[in-house]
Amino acid sequence: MGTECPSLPAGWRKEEVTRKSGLSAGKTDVYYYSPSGKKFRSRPQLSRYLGNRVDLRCFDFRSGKMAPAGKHKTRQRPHETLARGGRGDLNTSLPIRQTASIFKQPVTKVIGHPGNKVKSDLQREAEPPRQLFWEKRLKGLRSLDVTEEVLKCMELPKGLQSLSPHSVGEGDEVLLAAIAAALHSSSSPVTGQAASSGVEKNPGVWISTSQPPCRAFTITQEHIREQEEVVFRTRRRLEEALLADGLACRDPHLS
DNA sequence: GGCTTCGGCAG
DNA sequence: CTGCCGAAGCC
Repeated sequence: MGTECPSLPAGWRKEEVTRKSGLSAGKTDVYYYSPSGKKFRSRPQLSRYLGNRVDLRCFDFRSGKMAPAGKHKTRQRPHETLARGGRGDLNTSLPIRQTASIFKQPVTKVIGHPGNKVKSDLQREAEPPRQLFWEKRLKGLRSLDVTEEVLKCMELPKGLQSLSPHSVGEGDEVLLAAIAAALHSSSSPVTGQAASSGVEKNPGVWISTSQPPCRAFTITQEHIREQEEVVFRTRRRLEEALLADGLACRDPHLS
């Protein structure tokens, strides 16, 4: 059934079926199958399922290929689609705008209001503006292993207090993702929201979008020691796994 | 019930 | 015309 589709993640297959009878005889229908076998028969359906994980903006459903980089408008930058700070071999880019994809949503552009100050030269701003609590969009993202099993989530140190409007528990999940995103996408220190900013009283008004939505925190020697321990244990587990597969020699970092 | 296949509508 | 999706028809 179907052939491997190179424009999609490994394991995705594409199938073309030609109609044999009826008024529409001769028409071909295109289907895709996920690695786990789920069938997809339209681009919106595929897009809903892949969500932010794959950028389908240039994907042509019928041919199964990424559309040739358009002449003028729909060009994507040749490089630096990844967020800053990411390593080249890891996809650490943040989720794409939902509205930029096939989701048609109107946008109102306000040119100017009398009395408002206009930010100078938006083109040269280091970072584009961010939506308040944009990190909520990271909710529910999970890492999967090759069998699509959900991997155990990391845990945040105790004492980090989320300031985003969430039920307890859910806020921690978003905060972890927000901090991970901040570490990957920004080269400036991650400090949380400044204590004096007023964010405690009214996060919706005072929160800074350039810092994850949590109270300011201090990192103690004990935190550092605990984290070193986590890294050490993880390295050891990786080493054991690689040795079991005969893929590595002993790591000199591990005594 | 699930899956395949075609009709038909909206853009 | 094409993409999408409801639903008839088949197993």
